[in-house]
Amino acid sequence: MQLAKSYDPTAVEQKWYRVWRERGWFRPEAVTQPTGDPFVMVIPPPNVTGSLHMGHALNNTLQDVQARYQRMRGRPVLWVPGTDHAGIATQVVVERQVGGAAARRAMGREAFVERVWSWKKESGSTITRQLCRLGVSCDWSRERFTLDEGLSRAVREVFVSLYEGGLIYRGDRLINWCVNCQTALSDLEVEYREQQGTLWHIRYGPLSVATVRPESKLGDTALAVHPDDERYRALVGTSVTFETESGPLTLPVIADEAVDPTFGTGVVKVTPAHDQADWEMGERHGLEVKSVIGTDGRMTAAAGRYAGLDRFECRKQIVEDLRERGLLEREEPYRHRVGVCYRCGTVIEPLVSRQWFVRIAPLAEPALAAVREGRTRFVPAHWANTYYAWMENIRDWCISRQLWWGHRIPAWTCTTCAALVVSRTDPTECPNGHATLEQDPDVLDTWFSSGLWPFSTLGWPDQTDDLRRYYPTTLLVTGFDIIFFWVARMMMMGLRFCGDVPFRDVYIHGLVRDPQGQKMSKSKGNVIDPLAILDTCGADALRIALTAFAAMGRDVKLSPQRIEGYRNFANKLWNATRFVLMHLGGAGPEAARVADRLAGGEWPADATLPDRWIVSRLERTVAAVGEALDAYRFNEAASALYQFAWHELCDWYLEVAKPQLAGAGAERTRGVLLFVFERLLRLLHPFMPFITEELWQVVTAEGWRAGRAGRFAESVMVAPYPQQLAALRDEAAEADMERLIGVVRAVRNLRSEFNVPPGRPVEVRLYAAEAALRARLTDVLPLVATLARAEPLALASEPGPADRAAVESIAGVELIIPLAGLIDDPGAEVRRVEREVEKVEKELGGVEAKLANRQFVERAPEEVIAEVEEKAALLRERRDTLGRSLERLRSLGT
RNA sequence: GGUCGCAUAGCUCAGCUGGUUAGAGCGCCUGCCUCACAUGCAGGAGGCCCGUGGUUCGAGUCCACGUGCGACCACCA
Repeated sequence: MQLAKSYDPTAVEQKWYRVWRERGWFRPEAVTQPTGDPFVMVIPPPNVTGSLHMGHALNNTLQDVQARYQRMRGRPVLWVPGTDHAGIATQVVVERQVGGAAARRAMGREAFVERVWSWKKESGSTITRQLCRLGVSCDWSRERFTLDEGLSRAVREVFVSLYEGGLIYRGDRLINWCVNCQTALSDLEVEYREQQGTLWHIRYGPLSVATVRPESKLGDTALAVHPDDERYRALVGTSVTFETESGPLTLPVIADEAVDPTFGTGVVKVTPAHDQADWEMGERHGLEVKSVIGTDGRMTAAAGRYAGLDRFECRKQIVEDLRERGLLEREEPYRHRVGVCYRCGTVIEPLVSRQWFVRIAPLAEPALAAVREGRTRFVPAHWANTYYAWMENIRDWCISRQLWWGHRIPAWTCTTCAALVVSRTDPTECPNGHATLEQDPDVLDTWFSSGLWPFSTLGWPDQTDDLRRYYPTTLLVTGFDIIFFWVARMMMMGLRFCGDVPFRDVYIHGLVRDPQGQKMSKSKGNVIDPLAILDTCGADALRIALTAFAAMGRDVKLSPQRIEGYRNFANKLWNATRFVLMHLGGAGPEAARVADRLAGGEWPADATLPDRWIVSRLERTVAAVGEALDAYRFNEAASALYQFAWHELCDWYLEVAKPQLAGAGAERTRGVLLFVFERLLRLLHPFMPFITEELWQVVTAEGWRAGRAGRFAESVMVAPYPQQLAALRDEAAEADMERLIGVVRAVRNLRSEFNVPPGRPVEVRLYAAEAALRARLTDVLPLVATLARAEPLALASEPGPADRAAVESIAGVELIIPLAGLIDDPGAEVRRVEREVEKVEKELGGVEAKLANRQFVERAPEEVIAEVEEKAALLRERRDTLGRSLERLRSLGT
């Protein structure tokens, strides 16, 4: 079988994704003999009309790594995919298509919603198709959409149930209003931006008040001071009358803890209708609520002669009027934070409006307890603190939105008798028998339905098999930016309606940023489009790049260059496998037998040192990867694999294999290669599913040409994940190979330093004092010749008198290269070695001081002392060797 | 104002429970088209591990304080 010279992802990716999906392997039912509990995740549903960005790519890659890993370990894996209707985001997009808000209103509700649905049908599969390109192994047969019939039923059940339980209420309260989007927003949907403003000091009769929003003074219904503020104590409880821009006004003076006596004058004007803090003060003191700004952002009739003015126009006008009347005492530039709409950036107007709210405290309490008791675990753990802090101070959740796209609120008002009906099914008449019901025009906050996602997708409120089998889910993978929006709400809803937490583990990953750590944004122009990367580098490269950078608790800083490194890795794997396949041509059944024996934990009798080394290193990697994945240390797993595959397998073993394949051990070497590659491809599969599948198919087919059937699964994705074969660990082989590598490196190093032409062999002599070591290494000496293009004569017990010019000493092996013919500039070399001697002596000084330390010798564990002693010995040996080299070099120079 | 995170090579970062010579990728320099791979191979330069103090036989790793970044939360008008 011939492979192309370099890896071309496109064809491979399409082919295998289709096969996996058609065989039904993404479904948990595909595992017929489970070896563990089900492993369940729900996807954080992307916006249905969205397009894949790097955040999605990271999030879904990490989930898929776990899904594929757990599946290969024999667990039934259910990963539920789906999309979110994303109320406001989607409505805005479609509204733009039809020509703006006015055009939308002209269309009417029904026609517009119809239009959104057709847009959803048209483009709703874009994001899921893009996810497929990443290779995600979701169970598409269970795909859900938050506006599906089933999920809508869940939403309605939850709403009505909470209403009946007194946890949902309707009320006139101060909410965050976006003048542009024309809807109420929850506290979470308000972002705060630092802004340069002005602080105006305005005269209120005997008092002076500072404000950044003079227009709101039209809605003032009190003045407030701190109860302990001596300056104003006499005024508390009285009323003050004073001149304003629009004539005389009388306001009560109240005392409230919320006032900071050290800020400004210590007097606050209280505008309950347009400020959160003032609203709360108003509640405490029973103040009048006077709304002066309307939902259109213009001043209401209550604003008197300012009525009809835009809020910011009004601000200017009032300031001018105050100045004219001498009521403006002072104005100073002032930096402060302004609340803006998270969607459109328009300054939020707090105003009083009739909205629906969820009473949150009774829901938050069990959700807090569940995390405190460890029933749900945050990874990394410190995110639990963020969660606590928010949940402990959470305010009631405003859930109604003045939009058309979303779950309609299941509440009806009778136009005849004003009765309110909240119902699971659409009612036809009110309790008083009037058939004049009108449904509340508002829809629910998008996050209301997302909060039900872990169980609504499993069929709730019906007690389905899926719900019984797969709830609570095992793992949720998401970004910290939606801990409040989403994770917290799922916790509350899951506990309330299913009696258990929605997930056991929550893995919180970082944000994808550019190389400078900036958030990726279109306006900054630093966005890396995952789709472009998929085209140029392939899904596997993107996946393992993201995985390798996903260190726990860190943001992922990504650049195209860094992904290229992993594209190269994919190509490296491709070519390494190509090399193996080229040598399988002449393989007989013996190679497969060797591989099978190794798979059973048995060494072939004639295994060489490098054979034992690479297998032992592989098993070490198997253990490391498994441990890392179990602990969600994705980057460690990816790095271990990268390091092993490239810098051990390709750099060293494949080079060693070349001579072995040409000699008597060819069949055994083929067997080792088969074993190692087949196993490595399985190990890598969760990270790089496509290329591993393609290569694994070829390797198993070629390697086990006879009798592959039954020996392997149909596909690497349903093959078992490697478990460490402890019998194949060989510490001694690892240590000896280290020596060999050290010797080869030393020779190469010297060749390079002395500019020895590549074609010219170097004469090398090796000495090892220890007899056993000599015996072990003698067999592999020819390798030194091949790998370093050296001519080793033998491995002697000690250098002869003429050879006292050793230049390297590696763990008991001394390396001598006669320098006479190699050195052009002995002076420079002398200086280099002198520097080296200096370094070694400095280090030796430190180690010897340590050994002279009584406390260390008495208290440190024996192994540690032994290690240090061994190190001292090595350093001494090296110092002596270098000394001899120096002597010799100096004699050359003269 | 509160809480949390981060500070290690030119850049971006690993370094888990303290214990051999602090690692990787990219970038840079040198030499190689060596029969799997130039998306490659070999070699090299480059680090008071932010500062101060403490715990310890031993600190990049633990503790305290400081400095500098970053994030989140909060009703300072």
